[in-house]
Amino acid sequence: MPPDPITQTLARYGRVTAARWWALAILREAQQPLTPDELFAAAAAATPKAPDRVTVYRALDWLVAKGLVRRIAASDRAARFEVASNNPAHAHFLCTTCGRTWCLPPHPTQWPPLPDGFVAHEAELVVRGQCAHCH
Amino acid sequence: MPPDPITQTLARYGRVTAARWWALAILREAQQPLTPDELFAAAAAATPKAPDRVTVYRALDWLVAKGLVRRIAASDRAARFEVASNNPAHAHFLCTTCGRTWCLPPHPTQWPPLPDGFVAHEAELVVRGQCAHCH
DNA sequence: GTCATTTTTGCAATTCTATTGCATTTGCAT
DNA sequence: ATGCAAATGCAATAGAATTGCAAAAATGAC
Ligand SMILES: [Mn+2]
Ligand SMILES: [Mn+2]
Ligand SMILES: [Zn+2]
Ligand SMILES: [Zn+2]
Repeated sequence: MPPDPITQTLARYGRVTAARWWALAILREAQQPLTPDELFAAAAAATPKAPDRVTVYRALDWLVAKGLVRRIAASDRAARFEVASNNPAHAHFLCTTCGRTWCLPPHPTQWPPLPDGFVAHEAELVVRGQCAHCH
Repeated sequence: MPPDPITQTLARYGRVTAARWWALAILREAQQPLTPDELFAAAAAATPKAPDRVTVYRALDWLVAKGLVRRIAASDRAARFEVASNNPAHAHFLCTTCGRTWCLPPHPTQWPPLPDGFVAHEAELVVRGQCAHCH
């Protein structure tokens, strides 16, 4: 029996563990970026032996380090995560009423000029306002 | 004796208190956005009867609500604040090595198109990388 | 200035999110 | 199957912010 696609992907970068498998599987299905807590809850709902909260954090850190997942700082207290592969960088919309985070369609973002000697690595654009549901 | 400019500004929006006065005075002098903790430390260094930490948080919330100060979500855990009056919105640079936050020169940023029914209120652009000092 | 009313403050306790230390378990190359 | 590095669970800890409430301070009316 051949390994499933998630296992295949993980194996290309290192050890395949249950926590990493569930994190990537859940993020792949997610319609919007998830907080570690939301991801933990989804895992707990999906399997009786879901990983510990701490393990979810560590799995996410690992997935980010491998470039499989991206971290969104957005704004409120908790970080959010989404799959990075086959998913070009894009801006996000944070509804200040319901708190939900939405992905915006990829759009060429023009970075401002940097002072001499500064080197940019990545940029993040967050738009705040009200979503269609809350407006 | 006429009130100083900071007192004048505060009085236009509500009560003038020591915490608000120090918060605005310190932010006006700051060369970069400050965290509540940095602001608290600066106040403690400036006066023997500096406000409590909690009061600093509340003063900042009030200043933001009045539009005198703006909150920057940047990325690391702590929020940062800078004066908003006579200071057009602009992007920020977060050095991933030293953790410092720098203001970038104002630059026209085009927002990505929003889905139907979404209403934008503000946008925040954070560039991450290495500053001239750390590069 | 004094008083009355409303707002703000300080302090302690609490919440929320994330990180660390360490003994135990697991993945996987051999 | 075995060995060992890597990952996990659990409890403790850290960091940032918020909340409740009695005491103190700011303003406006007299
Ligand atoms: Mn997204
Ligand atoms: Mn700035
Ligand atoms: Zn909403
Ligand atoms: Zn730096």
